[in-house]
Amino acid sequence: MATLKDIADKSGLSAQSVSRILNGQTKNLRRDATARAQIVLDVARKMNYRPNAAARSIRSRRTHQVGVLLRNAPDNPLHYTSEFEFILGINQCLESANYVLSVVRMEDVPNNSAHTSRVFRENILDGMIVISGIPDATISVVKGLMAHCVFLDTNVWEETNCLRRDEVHSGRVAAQAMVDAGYRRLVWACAGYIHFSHAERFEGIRQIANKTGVQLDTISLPEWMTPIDTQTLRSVLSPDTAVITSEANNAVRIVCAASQMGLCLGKDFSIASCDQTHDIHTSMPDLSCVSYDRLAFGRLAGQMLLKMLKQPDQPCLSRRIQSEWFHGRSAPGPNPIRQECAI
Amino acid sequence: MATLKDIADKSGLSAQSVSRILNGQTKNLRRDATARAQIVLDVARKMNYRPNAAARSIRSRRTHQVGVLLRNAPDNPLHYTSEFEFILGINQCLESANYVLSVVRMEDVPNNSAHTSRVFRENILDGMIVISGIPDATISVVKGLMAHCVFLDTNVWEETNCLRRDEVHSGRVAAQAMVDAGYRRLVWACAGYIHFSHAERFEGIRQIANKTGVQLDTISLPEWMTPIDTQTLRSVLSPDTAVITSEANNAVRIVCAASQMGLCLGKDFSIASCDQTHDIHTSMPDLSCVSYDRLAFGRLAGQMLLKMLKQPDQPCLSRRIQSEWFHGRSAPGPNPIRQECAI
DNA sequence: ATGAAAGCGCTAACAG
DNA sequence: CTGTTAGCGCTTTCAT
Repeated sequence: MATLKDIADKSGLSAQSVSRILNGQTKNLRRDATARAQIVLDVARKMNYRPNAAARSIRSRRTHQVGVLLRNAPDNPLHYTSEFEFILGINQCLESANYVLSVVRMEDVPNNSAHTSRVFRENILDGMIVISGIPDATISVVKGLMAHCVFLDTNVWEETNCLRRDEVHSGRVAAQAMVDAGYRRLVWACAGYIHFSHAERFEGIRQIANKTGVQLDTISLPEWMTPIDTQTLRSVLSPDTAVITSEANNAVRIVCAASQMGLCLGKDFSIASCDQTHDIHTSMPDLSCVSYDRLAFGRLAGQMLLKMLKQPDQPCLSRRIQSEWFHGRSAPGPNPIRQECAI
Repeated sequence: MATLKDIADKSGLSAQSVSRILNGQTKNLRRDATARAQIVLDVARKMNYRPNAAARSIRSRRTHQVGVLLRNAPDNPLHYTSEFEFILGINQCLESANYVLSVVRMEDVPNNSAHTSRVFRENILDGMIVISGIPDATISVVKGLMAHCVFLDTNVWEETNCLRRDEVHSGRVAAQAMVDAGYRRLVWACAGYIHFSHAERFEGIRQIANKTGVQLDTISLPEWMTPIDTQTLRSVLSPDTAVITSEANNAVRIVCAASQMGLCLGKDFSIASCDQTHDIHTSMPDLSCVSYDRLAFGRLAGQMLLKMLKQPDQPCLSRRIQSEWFHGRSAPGPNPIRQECAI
């Protein structure tokens, strides 16, 4: 743990000079100065010098660290794996701007300080990106604690600082694709989530169903690892019906369950999803879905936060972004020949 | 951003006393002192005081921050989603010990400082947990840069500081379960990864195949989103064969591909996995597999690091842990009646 | 171009 | 029990 002073002693200069040299604040040096600078650089490298970030931040009044807040309660330990894609995207953006990203899990409202991350009890972060379904009560606490927040894909929607996908649009796109493929019956399959996206997606599907006059039914999927009820599933899956799931993992879940029931994808039933994750895309590259590049969204959120930190007085307008249809092979259309085969 | 001094001025005490009161270093107070302490606490709360972590760490010579290093190269942006489970487990452990966890992505060897996280260029972290398949060259650089490292599920295996699953055992367990179920032919399905676990798992399966005399074949799966070759798959899937995948997502991949080929799980083919993730478990709760609680492993890694930080002189012995068989319904046995149905 | 001094926020060590 | 002093590592004045 060499310090500036160590290097100064070794190279016969003062700490400030060493600091200046190492920070490159030396434009046009005279020849002898250049030589000395080189010595300092060598000494620093030899001593394995790295500046102390704490000392720096105490002066600059910036920690150059931001947090990402995610929900990881005991009742819900891991489900939102898609959060990881956001995190990687955020980090891609922030790391290249020399920021460090810390993960903050949220189990409870941070009133109960004992069970709360230190980032809420001390000044550690310059800002925070909130993702996933954090409860409203928690949100307001976080807002009070963090001067600069970006809300990415959360239930919070205000004029500024929020970033969301247009999920009504996602629902419309998926439903329209199914109608275009010739399906006359849609089934909305969703678990009882509290995330805004699910209601919006269903609304989009409803709009298309109303407009085109196709039938729209609903099944609700059990949460977590509860197996899907076989009877319910059998009553819904048919060659001329397109099941639309809110999330991609539920599409996989249905395909696997159906497979065990002797029903095959594209022949006995069809499926599409309003959402997609990279992981599911590797497992089921053929899934027709409204694609969702969370990596890109994460980067965008990072840029929003950086802008806020750079210009704290400028309001940063919220953005709602539309995503596109990915045409897979999981809903090839209600082919009558296929129907015969299935009987 | 109130400071100690602000509170001291407001409450008529010195910064030092305020510090002591806020840090609870006041055992048996006289009555008048207790009253004053209460005032200070009130003032602090009113002023929304939070200590400056940088100033603290500059004194204590500890940042109380650790990093988790993961591979997230452009050619491999998101695949190892299972890393997220590790991260959450690590964070569960560290957060409760008042440590902050930062995410560090690794794209290149940190010789090229321009593309490297700031955590390698400044003193920010007390230690680091390395997960996933970081290249050897990078590992040695990281070791030089970080005084305290724990290697979790990496290719690094040394006497100390490493944590791994016994993957040979995983292979044996999966293969034995398939043999016990009555299968006379096993097929090892794996993509060409460079992670140690895949070779070890195959070794375990080979051992059981040798011992029991069952046939063992191999197919290699394409990486990423390249579709699995239909012909290859059809030649391998049969009612009396158990496919064993190295990773759970490849099991799902095969089930989905097979479904589109008109082949049903448990009837036309059987499958098991040497590995499992929480996410896949929600998608396919019936998958027979060697279960892997990455959350618990992450917590364990966190504990290892905390121990190292607390007792830097004591060596922390590496640990290799065995996991157990989860009996799902994806490999019910080569039922001859089922075989007839399939023909 | 370089150095001396001061100070960021906090706490250990001492003195009162 | 409280206040003063000093110093952690660094950078920003301001002289030289």
